[in-house]
Amino acid sequence: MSLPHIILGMLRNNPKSGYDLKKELENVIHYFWEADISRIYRSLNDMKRKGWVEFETIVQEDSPNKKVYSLTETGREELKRWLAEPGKSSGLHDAFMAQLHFSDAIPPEAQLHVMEVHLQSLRDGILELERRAQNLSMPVPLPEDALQRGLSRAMFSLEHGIRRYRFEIEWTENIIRVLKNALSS
Amino acid sequence: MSLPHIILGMLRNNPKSGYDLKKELENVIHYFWEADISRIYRSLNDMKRKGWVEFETIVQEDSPNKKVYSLTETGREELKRWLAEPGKSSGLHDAFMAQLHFSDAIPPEAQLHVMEVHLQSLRDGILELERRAQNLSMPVPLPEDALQRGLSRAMFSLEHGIRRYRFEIEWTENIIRVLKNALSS
DNA sequence: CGCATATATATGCGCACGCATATATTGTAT
DNA sequence: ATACAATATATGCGTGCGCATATATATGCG
Repeated sequence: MSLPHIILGMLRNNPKSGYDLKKELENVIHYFWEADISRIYRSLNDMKRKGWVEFETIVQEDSPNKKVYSLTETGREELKRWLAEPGKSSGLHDAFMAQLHFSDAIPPEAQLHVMEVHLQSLRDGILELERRAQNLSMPVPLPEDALQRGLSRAMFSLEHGIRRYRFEIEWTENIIRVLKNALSS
Repeated sequence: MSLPHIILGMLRNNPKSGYDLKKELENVIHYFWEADISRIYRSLNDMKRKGWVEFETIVQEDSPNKKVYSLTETGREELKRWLAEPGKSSGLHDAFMAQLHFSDAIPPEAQLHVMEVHLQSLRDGILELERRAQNLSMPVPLPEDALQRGLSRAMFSLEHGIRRYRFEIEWTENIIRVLKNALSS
């Protein structure tokens, strides 16, 4: 499970070029999966070799030619196999928590600075997601009958992103308060 | 930033053997940083080469000899440099969110199964952290004067782990309700 | 004696990745 | 005319990592 499976997912409904995938990765997918752009083209080649995708070269006049990839039957089966497979959480690596855990090795003021920069980046992050939710007219939190109202399951990940940010922001604000509390006493 | 920095953190207060580090990684650190055990010994060698740590071979009678590692001045400075450096979030890879995002490619029943297994693993996860918090007599949530009461900043990461699990459990329970809602209508 | 477990350290192997950079075409702005 | 941005694809390089496995000592159990 890695980028190739994410790409299978992005190709599930319609064929796309590597450049289309790049934009979707930057605009949508990166809420839950970060990846280097250059890996897309390498992954597509690997997937071609495995028989998961095939491509058609499209000649364009207004921009350079492109390869438009689509799923093969094998690719679609691999996608379904992966999606239906429970568990397999990917390795947790939370650098901010690591810094906090060992922070008794630096002065509280230095740690406070790290936390405040972190908080600001959380606030920047949530803004982007909220803007996107607004564009999609997506209510947060989602109502219980979200699916009956025609909202897609793909929106759940965005909703999760926003609520996750809210949690992290509240938690970080609280810890900053606790640290400041100790500094001023 | 990777395992070597985590190891610097673990060695910040007292010298430890690779085996000690392995146990601490399994029992404590893995709440926010997962890593393969075999990497510890390789990392220690790398760190030795960089001059971040040095070791003393301890001859034991009741068990095999061991190498006890401690920070050099260079190592301690690198630790402080890393701890005081804001930002640099490590790549987000949320496999469950990815599965959810693309789940329109499988029947809702199959996705429901994935979610229920995920929920169970969240419930198992939080139990372990709560047991540990209880052993440390650590209140969750932490009171505003936690630091004055002698609780260490290292406990913040554990508290975060528990509250994060609570958030994820509530969120997942809610999404399962939304999916079931749509299935039965 | 034979076997399992805990302590302790280490290597082979291949994969996936990120960063930097190359290359080419077409459209747009100055 | 010239520079810049967008479109489009690709490679070199090094690193970090996970999985499986090797090796050795000491203790405990039946």
